[in-house]
Amino acid sequence: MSVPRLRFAPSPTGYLHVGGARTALFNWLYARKNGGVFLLRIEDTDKARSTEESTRAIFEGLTWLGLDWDEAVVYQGANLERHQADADRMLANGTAYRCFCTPAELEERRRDAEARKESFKYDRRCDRLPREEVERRVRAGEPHVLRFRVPDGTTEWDDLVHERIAFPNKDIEDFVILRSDRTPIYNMAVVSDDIAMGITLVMRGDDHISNTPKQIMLYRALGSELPKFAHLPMIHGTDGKKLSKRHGATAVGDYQHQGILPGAMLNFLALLGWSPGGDREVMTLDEMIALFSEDGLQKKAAVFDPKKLEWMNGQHLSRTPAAELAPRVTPLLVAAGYATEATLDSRRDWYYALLDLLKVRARTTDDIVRQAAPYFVDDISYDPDAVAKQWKDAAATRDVLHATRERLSKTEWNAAAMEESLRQLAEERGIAGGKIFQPLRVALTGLAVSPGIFDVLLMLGREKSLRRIEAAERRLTTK
RNA sequence: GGCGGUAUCGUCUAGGGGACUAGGACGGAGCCCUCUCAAGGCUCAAACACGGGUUCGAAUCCCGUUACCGCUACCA
Repeated sequence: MSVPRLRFAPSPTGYLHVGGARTALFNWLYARKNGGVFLLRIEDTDKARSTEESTRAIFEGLTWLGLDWDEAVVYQGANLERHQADADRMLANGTAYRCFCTPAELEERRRDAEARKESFKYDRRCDRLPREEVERRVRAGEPHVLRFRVPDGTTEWDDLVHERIAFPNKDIEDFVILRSDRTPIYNMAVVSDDIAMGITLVMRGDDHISNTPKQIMLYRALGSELPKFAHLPMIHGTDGKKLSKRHGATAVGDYQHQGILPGAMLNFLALLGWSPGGDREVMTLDEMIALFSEDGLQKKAAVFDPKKLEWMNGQHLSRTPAAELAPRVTPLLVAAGYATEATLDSRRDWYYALLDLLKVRARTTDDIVRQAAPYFVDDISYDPDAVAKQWKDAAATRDVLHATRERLSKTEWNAAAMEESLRQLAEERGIAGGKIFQPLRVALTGLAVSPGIFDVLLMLGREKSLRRIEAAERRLTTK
């Protein structure tokens, strides 16, 4: 068997959409799993809507996700001459013909049909024009398009996702393949390019199912071997409609900026329309490659659930070693003004330990940054709710904090010793440990939520910890 | 309207004739653990769209209905 060749072919008219990313992922997984080749083609033939910025966004999105392509990027717009040559070849071999009907005329006939409640289909009138008239009008420079002459019969194929899909050809009109300005129509350009690129498996969204019979006919008219087809289900928003801006973030870049890890995004996307079978859910990219099979592809559209994405991200965050996490979190800490790359580098062990503490209780890298503040800034800000709840009785709290500081200042700075010391204090005072730990947490972090209190003490260090408790005492005095 | 596609908990899904009292996960409710929050463990609520067949037996196969989605351009 020859090497499978697949492609992802987005049009650069926006950002990399999660649906597009999912299509790219499945193509990529199939290629990686089966020793195939994954290609990228930018479908920039619609000059009015295509932008360079969008093209860049697609590259950036795919790169961030880690979906690398194997050969030079193909720009559809650069292949105009071949598209025209292929269309002309069909004119020459009799599978296409010239049509002089103007858009205005067609529009009028369409409206008439609609008024009569009939479905409009091109009536092939130009295919019945006498040869001499066609030649005369061509010589006269009359604008015309090239239409494909749809043969009788049925066009069908065995889809890798669905089973057999069949279209009666009588329902397909003689569609345009080359406009009057000699630019190709979508289906023409796609088939010409897919043939030129040697694509053996076309895997795309199932909104293309009705394009497929047309494309199959073009392959045949051009005398080319058919690729296999796989039509993936759509991704919908929570209201069951096609995912769009109304549903919030739809660009993969949005999720990148929300602190989602590429591995989690990929894992989540993979499960939208594919299942490895059984209960398997959290997977690395390598595991997905190993498990990937077209048998697990789903036919039904899937709803994009941001909640599950966040959970998935939390799972990946917890499993990612600090050393791997650091490159993603460091820029965020720097941007937040908490540290410089150099200072983090000089305290690498401490930094990694902190990441290990924070990652398990975070769902996004942004969560990590939010929780990291107390370990970097000098003047922590006190969360009003935390203060209200844990420092209710100012005098008593001050007293407890003072005693705590006394103890800690005389205690060896390790978790076991500090815990023993503070538990002893609690016992002496006849209170629960929490009655000490909770106010202490607020004093140290300003927050009601943090890693275990002794981890916090350790991360902060003796000096900083004692200073913060003292500051808290002062604050409680003035109150 | 025509053509095509799809149909299991709210959501992602397992399931491919008997192992189904329909399993897992997210989300929800509760409990445990516990210095808080996560994580983890346990429990609960929650689904085979409907109607006909086929079969000893149907979530699973067939047909119809319904609903939803897509396409129906000199857009991609």
